[in-house]
Amino acid sequence: MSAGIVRETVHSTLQKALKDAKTAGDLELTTLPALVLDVPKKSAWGDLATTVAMNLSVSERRAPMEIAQIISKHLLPAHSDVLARADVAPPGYINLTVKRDLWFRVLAEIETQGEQYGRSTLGLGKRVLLEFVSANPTGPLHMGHGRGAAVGGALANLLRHVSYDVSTEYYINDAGRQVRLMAASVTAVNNQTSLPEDGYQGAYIHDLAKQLRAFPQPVPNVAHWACARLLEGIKADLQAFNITFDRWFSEQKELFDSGAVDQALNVLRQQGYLFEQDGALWFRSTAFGDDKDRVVKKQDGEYTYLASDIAYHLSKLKREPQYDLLINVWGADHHGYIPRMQAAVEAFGYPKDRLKVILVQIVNLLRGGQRVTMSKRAGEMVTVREVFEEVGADAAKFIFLTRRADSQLDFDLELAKQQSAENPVYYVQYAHARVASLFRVARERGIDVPVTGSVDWSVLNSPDDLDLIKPLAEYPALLEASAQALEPHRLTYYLQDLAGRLHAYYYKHRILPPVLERELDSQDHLKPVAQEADQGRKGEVLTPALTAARLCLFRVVQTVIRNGLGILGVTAPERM
RNA sequence: GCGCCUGUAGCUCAGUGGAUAGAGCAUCAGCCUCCGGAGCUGAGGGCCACAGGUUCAAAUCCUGUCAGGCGCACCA
Repeated sequence: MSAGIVRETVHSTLQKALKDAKTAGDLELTTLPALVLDVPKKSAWGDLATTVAMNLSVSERRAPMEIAQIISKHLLPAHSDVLARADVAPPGYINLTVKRDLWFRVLAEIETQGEQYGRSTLGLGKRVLLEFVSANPTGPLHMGHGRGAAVGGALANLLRHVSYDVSTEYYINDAGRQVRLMAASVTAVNNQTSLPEDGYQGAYIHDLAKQLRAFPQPVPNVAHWACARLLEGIKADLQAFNITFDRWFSEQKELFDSGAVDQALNVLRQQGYLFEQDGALWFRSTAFGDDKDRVVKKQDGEYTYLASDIAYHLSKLKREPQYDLLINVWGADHHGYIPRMQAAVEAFGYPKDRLKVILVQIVNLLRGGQRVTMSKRAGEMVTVREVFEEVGADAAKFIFLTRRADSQLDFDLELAKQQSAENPVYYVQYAHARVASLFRVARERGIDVPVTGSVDWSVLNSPDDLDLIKPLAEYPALLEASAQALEPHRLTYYLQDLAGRLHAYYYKHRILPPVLERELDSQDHLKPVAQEADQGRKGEVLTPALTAARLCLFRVVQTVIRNGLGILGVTAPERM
């Protein structure tokens, strides 16, 4: 695990203090509690705080404040190289202030680890199968699919970043009624007959009809052919979105043609969870807490969607080596399916939490605050492709990730295109580009961006410096927490905050010495003005050492922004 | 009717049982001789839907009520 160097150091320091307190007989500590470190809400309360004294109060049968005093007594003297202060605050907090040098070690660590910074061993040895998008090949991807793609893609990156072994998969519903309906709709257009009931409409159906008419060879199976065309489009869209899948799983080929559906149902039958009634075949999902039993094979002999989904999940469960966790990203309107799918997982003998479902809520498309109306019935859907073309994949992804997945999202096309601070993606990308720009200017003037080893950090002695450094130290812990909660949106919030801190610092402090006279020195570099004349804002004197340290600080901030954007699947531009 | 989700600043939303609940937008008031103003600073704004309960401690957990969304097919 890596929760970052500061947290780990403080954690082990705290652990040792508790042990010392026990050895000294000051505390009983029959059980060692989990040591949780929180970042206090106010910086005046220190850098990290623990509530362990309050948690111990019952088992120690003492007042929390008293316990906090004891712990802090053992905390300070022996470990003065880590902590500057350990304050006790009512009703029993221990507020820890970290020595400045420890913060500076974070900067060196980021530089050393580069794009590896933030990795941890949290998920080491654990295999995860992440299924997402899985849109039916009956039409182009719409906004909801786009959001699912953004969430799934970011989640895959995030989990991999903390060492989970992640496989991504797209389930292609290329069998069954919907596909037949779509094909029938295409045929109806070509035959100029009326659409089937619940048939598909929209421009793409007419496009397909036209393509079909122009197809050089006769097409024996329109459904198969149309699915393939639509799947090509879906794949192209996802490629434009830079979302990749390790496996495309075909319902038709891998479940029906292979006989896997029958096999899966046979397993259920052997376990006694299958029964016949009213001429249909049922899965006894109520045995596992579902509201009602579910039909898997209809009176007409056709399998339901659930039957293939059961078979699909059995296939996922049985893969070798086994997955420790199956994650499905579903549209929120499918939430009613969770109990029956988990019932199937249990029926197959696995714990039901082997399957976790992330529900993605709908996206309301706006333009300049006005709702863009869509009618699914008439086939008037705004496709993800249209949105990418209008606002770009970066903006789309970032905005999709600005809310919790299960919270509805307003997506404003005008805002997404806007290149201002109101658009969160530009705000964050701009922070990255701004550092890149600063380095370009530095290079022009012959000022090197130094490596951390050669920097005198002690010049970074203002609270503003720590405001920028502290979130960098929190980054690994943030990734772990986001991964554990399966919530990539936390990272977007983090990045907005970090970018904001960079912008504020940049505005407040000068990094490079200003050039007052546009003179060139002997090496054709712009000549910096004399130091004495160089008064920055707030009367700050900018020394070369300060320039060096701040450049270095900015570079590691840039690294973290780039890493974070990378996990979200968003590019980190050098200029904008 | 039953189930799931959601009620947090004017709006959109963060907030893994811990301190005086935060951000962006909007509103108002400020900030460009100099590294990208695509930016920054400040102010106002809250019975965390409501009522009980658990706990040393609740926006967070439990129960109920109210409001909104979604689902309740031998559709997917």
